[in-house]
Amino acid sequence: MSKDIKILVVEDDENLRFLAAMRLKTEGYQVLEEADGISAIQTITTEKPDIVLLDWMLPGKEGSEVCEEVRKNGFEGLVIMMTAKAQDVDKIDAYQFGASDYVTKPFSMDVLVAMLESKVKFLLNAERSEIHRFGNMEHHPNIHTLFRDGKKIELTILENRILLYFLRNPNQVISREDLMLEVWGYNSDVNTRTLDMHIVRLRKKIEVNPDNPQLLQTVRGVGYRFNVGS
Amino acid sequence: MSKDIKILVVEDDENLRFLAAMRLKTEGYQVLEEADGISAIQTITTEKPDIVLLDWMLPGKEGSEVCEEVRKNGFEGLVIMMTAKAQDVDKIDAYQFGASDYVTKPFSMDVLVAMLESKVKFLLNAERSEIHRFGNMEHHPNIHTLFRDGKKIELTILENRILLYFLRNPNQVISREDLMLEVWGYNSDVNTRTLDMHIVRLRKKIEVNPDNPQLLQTVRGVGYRFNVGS
DNA sequence: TTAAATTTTGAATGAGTGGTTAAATAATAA
DNA sequence: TTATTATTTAACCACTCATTCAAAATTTAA
Repeated sequence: MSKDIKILVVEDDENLRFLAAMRLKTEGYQVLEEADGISAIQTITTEKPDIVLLDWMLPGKEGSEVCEEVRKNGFEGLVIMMTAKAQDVDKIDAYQFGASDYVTKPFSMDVLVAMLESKVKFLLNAERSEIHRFGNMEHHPNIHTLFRDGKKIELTILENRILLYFLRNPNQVISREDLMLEVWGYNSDVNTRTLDMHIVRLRKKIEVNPDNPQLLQTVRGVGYRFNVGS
Repeated sequence: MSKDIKILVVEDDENLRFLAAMRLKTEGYQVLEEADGISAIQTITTEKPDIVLLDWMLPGKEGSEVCEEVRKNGFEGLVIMMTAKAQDVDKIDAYQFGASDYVTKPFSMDVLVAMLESKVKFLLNAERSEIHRFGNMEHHPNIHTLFRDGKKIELTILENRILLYFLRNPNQVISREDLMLEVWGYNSDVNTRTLDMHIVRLRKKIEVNPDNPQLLQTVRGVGYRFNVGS
C-alpha cells in the first residue's frame, strides 16, 4: 500500500520523538520532526503535512496554541494531540482548539500506528469526495461550496444539506415531510415556513432566474422536484 | 401492511441488539442479527438484506470498513450507521464510506422505527417507478409529470390521479361512478359536472386536438374510455 | 464582550387548483 | 321535426398551499 502520507511529529522529548519517527518511517510514512511550537507552525505552513502529531506541552508555544494558530491560517490536515494522562485534558477541550483526535501518553508505538492507520484511511476516503454536477454548476458538499462556471458560491450548512439531498434524489418529487425529516431529524418541530425560506434562499443561489425556477421546482400540494439532465 | 423488508442489525452490545431486533420484528420486518464485522460482511453477502443497521465501533472490523467492503462487493441496500454522539461523525463523513444515513446513540426505538419507515417508503417508491407510454407520450405518475416527445407537461394532483386510473384500465369503458369513487372516495359529494370539468382539462393536456379527442373518448350514457394502441 | 451571519417564525400576500354554476353544444328519443 | 337528456365549456369563486417579508432568536465570528 503506497501511503504517500506526510506526518509531522512535534515533540520536545528527544527519545520519544526519535522512536515515533523511526517507527512511522518503517511503516512507510514520510516523516518530519520539530521540537518546539514556533518551528512547528513554520513547518506546518510551509510543508502542509497531512497529519500533525502534536505534544500538548511544548516549549515556546503550547500545543493548543499551535493548533489554533495553524487552523486560523487555513491548515486543514489532521491534528492529533499527545497528552499525558495526568494532564487529563477533556476530549472536548482538545477538539475546541481544532484538534482531530488525541492520544494519552504513555502509548505504545503499536497503538499509535493503529490509530494513524484508521486516520489515513479516512483521509484517503475524504479525498475521493462526492461531487455533483448539474447545468453549469458543481456542488462540493464536503466544502459546502457551489461553483457556477468556476465561480465560488458559499453555502450555509443547511443550504448544503438540502441541496445535497436533492442532488442525491434528482428528478423525483420530494415531499416536504421527507425533506424536513432528512434535514432536521425525527424529533424536531420546525415550522414549515422555515423550509420554504431555505428553498427561497437556495433558489437565489442556484437558479438563473429565481422567480422562474428551472432546477428546483415546486410540485404543488406534494413537494419539490430537482430537475437534472433532460 | 406486509412489508417484506429484510433488515440486518449489526451491533456487539447484546442488549441493544436484542432490543432493536425485537422491536423491528414486531413492526413486521424480517430481522437478522450479527455481533461483529466479519460475520456481518458474510451475512450481507449471502442474505442481501434491504437495510443494514450498522454499529460504527465493532469488534473485528469497524463499521466503516464493513460498509466500504460490502459496497465494493456490489451491495446496494441501505446502510444506516449507528454512532455514539461522542464519536461525532459528520453526516458527510458517514456518506463517504458508503453509508446512506446515520443515527447517534443513544436513540429511542421509536426514533429508529420512524427513520426506517421513511427509508422503507423510499425503497418501495424507487422500486415501483411506474411509467405508462401511449402514443408519443409518457406518464410518470410518481412525479406528476407527462412527457410529450420529451417535452415536460406538469399535472395537478387530480389530473395525475385521473390519468393514472385510465392508464391502468386502458381500452375499457370506465363509468363515471367508478371514476369518481376512485378519485374522490366514498363519502364525497362532488358534482358530476366537476368530473366533466376535469376531463376537459385533462384533454387539453393530452389530446392533439381537444375538440376531437382520440385518446380520452366519451361513451355517452356510460362514461369514458381511454384508447391505447394495442 | 459586541457584531455579524444564519436560522426560525408569524403575518401578509399571491398564485394555482379545484369546485360550482349556467349557458352552449351534442346526442338521442319522440 | 322538436323535446329531452347528456356532455362540454367558460367564467367565476373559494380555498388551500406556497411565497415573501419583516423581525426575532439563535449561532458563530471577531
